Amino acid sequence: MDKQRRGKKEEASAQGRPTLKTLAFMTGLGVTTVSRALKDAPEIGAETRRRVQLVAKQIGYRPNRAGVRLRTGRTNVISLVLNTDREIMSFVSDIIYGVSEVLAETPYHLIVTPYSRSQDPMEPIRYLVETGSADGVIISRTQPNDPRARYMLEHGMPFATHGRTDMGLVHPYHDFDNHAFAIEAVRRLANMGRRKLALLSPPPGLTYYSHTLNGFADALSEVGASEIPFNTVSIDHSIEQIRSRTAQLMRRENRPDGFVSSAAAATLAIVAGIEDAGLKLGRDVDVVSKQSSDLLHLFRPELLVVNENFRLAGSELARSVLGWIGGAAPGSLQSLSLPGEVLAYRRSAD
Amino acid sequence: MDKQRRGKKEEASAQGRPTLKTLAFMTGLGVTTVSRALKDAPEIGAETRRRVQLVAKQIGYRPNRAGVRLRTGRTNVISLVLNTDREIMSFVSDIIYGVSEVLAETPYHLIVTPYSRSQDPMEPIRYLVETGSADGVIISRTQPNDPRARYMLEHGMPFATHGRTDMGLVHPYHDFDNHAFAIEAVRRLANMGRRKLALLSPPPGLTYYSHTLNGFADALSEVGASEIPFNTVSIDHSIEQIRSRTAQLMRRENRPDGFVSSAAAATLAIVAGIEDAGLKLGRDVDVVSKQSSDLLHLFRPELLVVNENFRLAGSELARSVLGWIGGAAPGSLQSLSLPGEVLAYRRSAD
DNA sequence: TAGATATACTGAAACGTTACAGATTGCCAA
DNA sequence: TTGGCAATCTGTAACGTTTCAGTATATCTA
Repeated sequence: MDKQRRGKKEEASAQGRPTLKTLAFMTGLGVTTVSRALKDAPEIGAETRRRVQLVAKQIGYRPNRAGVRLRTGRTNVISLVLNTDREIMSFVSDIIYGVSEVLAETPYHLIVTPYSRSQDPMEPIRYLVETGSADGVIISRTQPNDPRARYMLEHGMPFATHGRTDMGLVHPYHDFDNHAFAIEAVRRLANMGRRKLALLSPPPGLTYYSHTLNGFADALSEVGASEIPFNTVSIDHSIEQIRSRTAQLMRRENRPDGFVSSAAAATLAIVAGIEDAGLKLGRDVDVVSKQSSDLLHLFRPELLVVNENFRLAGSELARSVLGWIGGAAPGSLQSLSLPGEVLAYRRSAD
Repeated sequence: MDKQRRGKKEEASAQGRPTLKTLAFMTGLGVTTVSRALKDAPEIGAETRRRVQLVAKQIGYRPNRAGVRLRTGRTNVISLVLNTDREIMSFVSDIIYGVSEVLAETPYHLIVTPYSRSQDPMEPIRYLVETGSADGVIISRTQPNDPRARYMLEHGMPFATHGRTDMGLVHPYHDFDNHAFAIEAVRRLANMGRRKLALLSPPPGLTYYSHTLNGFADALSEVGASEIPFNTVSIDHSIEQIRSRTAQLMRRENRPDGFVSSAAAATLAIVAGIEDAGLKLGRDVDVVSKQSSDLLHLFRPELLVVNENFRLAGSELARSVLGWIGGAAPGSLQSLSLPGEVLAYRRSAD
């Protein structure tokens, strides 16, 4: 089933897709020259360079990814590693969009590498590193001592984490300032006269758990409020669990008059639980919640919200990995975004 | 910068990653034999086959994707083509998860190919086909006369559509039965005594727009209810627009006492609009809404919901493309999922 | 003038895989 | 004994790219 019967060497005619050989034939040059001309190598004459590039553009030449990859080992792929069961939904799509936006202007493709509850989180990472399936990796659900980050660092795989680590190792990251978020949230509640505050935290184990807790604690003492412990659930628990635990808490003698919630979906459950206990949002209790899409105010206008921009996170993460791949110092590719305004800041030097 | 100085032919020692050559060296066979043995070719002796496969497993041999792709043209990639601005969020992540789940057990990777408002929807499709970047494609926002489907059909690129077309061409698809959804919704409203119904429809132009409209109309005459036109907005409009249009509608003399909403986020806006007009959900008006994650009942317990399972859609779509790639008849890879239960049915023959 | 040096270009080899077209061996029929 | 044939196995080439080690020509230096 040979497409065309054709002479071995001297033809590069009307096949499917133009290759370097096609270009070489058309320009009368060698493939090497064409290859170098296309990447603006200095040892190619200026006119030749322009000529080759013109022809290439005209016939719509696009380098064959498999060829490049086989020869150079570069895949032109960024892999986004996602937990299939745990990750919140809006989160995922926004990150993907953010990453896509940045990659769209580059030769990079985005591939999504999933892993599920049943698997070791290291497994997809090992796969990517061992098979060299990507030039760069983005991970989330970052832990203070993250084996994935350590592994990739050891094996020279460029990556960026969504969230910081705390292992004394330097690598690119993007993080939302959850310490600042918790402070802001507590202050707002204090301003409304709330004094007994509960926190629905991120899952323990992830780095931003302690960021959030620290911010919460710092602000409590700043404003002179006290904490009503609410640490039997986290935002990783099911809606039903959060709802019933909240109701249970609100029926107690010493109940909170303010909540700080680290996720929008969980906030729905908190409010439901509050109302289950016969209390009223805005009168008996106030709730400050993080949200990533602007919908909570429709749910209950009394809700106080702080916005976290995941699309921005995706873009920043993509830029970070690309930067590292491009040779920038990993320490210069760290960014933090502040609650409230979407503004990203702090690109420290290193 | 040569990694190791080593003799040309006769060594395949401790480099990075095992290749066929490594296996050939270890087994004492030729690369051809090894290659064929690994894919259970009949002309390889049974024992040799077992031996090769054992060694391959032992040293963790994984075929080099670039090599395979360059040689065969097979990419082992399925591309999910997504609109970056329009697609609803939960939608996207669920579909991705559904697709991932199926691909995880295959050698296929999922790559996300985005396109945005500013671009021609055909552009990513043309890119994929021209560069042969994928073995199969999944598209959504399907139109009755869909140029993307037509193009891929003409160019022999296997694909599956989320939603049906209506061009007299046969191809794999998965669809939610929106006709049945609309009927079910109207019946429920009718059962509650609602007689003047408004529909917040999908965007005109997409195939399921008319499915929904037809179901709505059919059910109206079945139950003897009448329609209050509400076609100045669709679920693609902004939350604010839907909200204000709803409020406006509800302040009119001849206002609806029931709504059918094709999307959960839009339902939030409808309810807000209803309440803006000083009316009460469950008393003055009822709303039936599609939802893909089980959150609406927290928003307002009075809401009536119909579940659409996007994760299932993703899985079905993935299975369909893989089936087509595997040589199955495209007409046998069509499925429809019914509202209410997540059950998928109808795999017609062709 | 001879030699050196810079400029512009080139062929061959290699990345890992598979397809094609043999090669080698043993066995059986004539 | 010979030829044929089936059963196994093998080398070579090719996919498209980049890198290495050149070659050929023109230009400069002494």
